[in-house]
Amino acid sequence: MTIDEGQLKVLLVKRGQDPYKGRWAIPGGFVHENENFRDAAERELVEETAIHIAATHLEQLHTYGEPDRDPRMRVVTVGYLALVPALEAPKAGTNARCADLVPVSNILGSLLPGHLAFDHDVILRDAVDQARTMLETCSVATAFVQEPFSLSQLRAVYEIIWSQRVDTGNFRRKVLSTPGFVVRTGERGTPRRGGGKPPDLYRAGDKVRLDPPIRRLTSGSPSWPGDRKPVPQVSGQYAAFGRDGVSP
Amino acid sequence: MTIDEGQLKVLLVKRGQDPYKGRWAIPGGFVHENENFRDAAERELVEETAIHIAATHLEQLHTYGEPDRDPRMRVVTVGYLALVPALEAPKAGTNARCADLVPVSNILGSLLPGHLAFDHDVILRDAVDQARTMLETCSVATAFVQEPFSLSQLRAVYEIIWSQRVDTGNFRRKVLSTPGFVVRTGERGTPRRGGGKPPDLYRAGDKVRLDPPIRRLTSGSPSWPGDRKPVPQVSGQYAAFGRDGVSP
DNA sequence: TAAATAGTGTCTCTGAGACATTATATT
DNA sequence: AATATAATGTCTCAGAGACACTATTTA
Repeated sequence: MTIDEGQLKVLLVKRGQDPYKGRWAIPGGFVHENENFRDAAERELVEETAIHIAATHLEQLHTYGEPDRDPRMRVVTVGYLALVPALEAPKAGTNARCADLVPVSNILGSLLPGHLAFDHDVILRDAVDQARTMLETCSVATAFVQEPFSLSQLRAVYEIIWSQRVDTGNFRRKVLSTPGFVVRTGERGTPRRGGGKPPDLYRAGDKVRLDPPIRRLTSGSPSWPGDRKPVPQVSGQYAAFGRDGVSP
Repeated sequence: MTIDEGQLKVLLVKRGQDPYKGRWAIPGGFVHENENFRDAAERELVEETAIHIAATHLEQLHTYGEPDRDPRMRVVTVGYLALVPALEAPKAGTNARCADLVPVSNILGSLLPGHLAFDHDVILRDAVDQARTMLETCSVATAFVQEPFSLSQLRAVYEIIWSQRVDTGNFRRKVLSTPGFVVRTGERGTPRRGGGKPPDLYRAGDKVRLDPPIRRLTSGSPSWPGDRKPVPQVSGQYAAFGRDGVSP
């Protein structure tokens, strides 16, 4: 997942073979012998996107094992979620299959299931839920922005992923009063066109537990339909090519 | 996991075969063809303990797949955590292998790893962490007590799993002010010997999110070494026999 | 200058922490 | 009566929500 053009997006691949030929799917592949899951996830991510792994938050989420989830044979998927900052010009992958960043709202927004191949709708929904919860209790939001970043950029991560407005002052107070969340660089950024005070810049601190958590409105529906302005500094079209995911 | 004799205990089986012959292990087995993970976990639980599944909270935790975790071959374990109330006299299993409830502190208390077979120390530690966190943010504590229960019993669940004192009044206020956490039956329990006011009794409500969460002292070490008095009503020796876990 | 954005301050209110107090039982 | 436990009340304080205000840039 990444934040691009003010939206939460997922990297998906378009399947080139049956089953689900032509449908979007979460990239993945088979774990090698003598390879652990995390290494496998990193390897697949590199193959698909050539993303620089060092700056990536990668985490195991959930394992999917319904017997009929792949019509060909029984396949078990261990789902991993990677949080990556929006990159300007990621290198293309080595393979011929089409991969692209797709807005999450395009897929989960419609209530009809079956947009993605296999049970990947469910997986994606779980991943988004997980990301939302993680922002509440831990300082992972920094994984979505490139360093150095302003607090407005960091706040935008919360607003986009939660689909909720977050108060400037309160957010600032919380972040800065949490030891280790961010580290001030001393630099100041350049204001956006249209004007504005140049923001203080920060780097990510340690991965820290937020206690008490940052609360979001628990209301089921987003309080804030679609009047989002684009997010500062977080922009740039993103497309990559990688090989088709072989397995669900 | 269950709470028994005022302690958090795990059901473990003693391995009858190499590798790790004679060591305690988390019960488990292979998933059948055309069986999903949850059903497999329930089946294994029944085989080991004959526990009545209906009252059981069962949840997938994490998946372990290091290539060398089983010396015989590569085996992937999808870990499930079951929270069950202490039962008075569970039926014995069908198999000859020894199974028993072991206090978690006996295993994780000592800092030396390698008490359990395979990487089960790690799995157990993850499970306990997960249980601790779940109590903070959701109303699962009710899964540990038999209905109807008093608020003191419910509070004891928190105290035992967190190894921390929890204030009577504040706990009460929080639980009762959370809609759906517990439902009052109208009955009153009998006081314990030694005297006391008969407590109001409750049943578990819906599984509800605690927002804001119940906070525990985030300090790493338990604030409260070992001066625990036994827990009210939650008692009764527990032993069961089941077949040896075939796989890690 | 107006507009836009970043940073700061302040008032209030919720809810948790830390008690004290009352109620109802056993011994 | 002494003791034990359950239930209730109360004072205080940390921290979030809401919002106003100041600072510094571009157009």
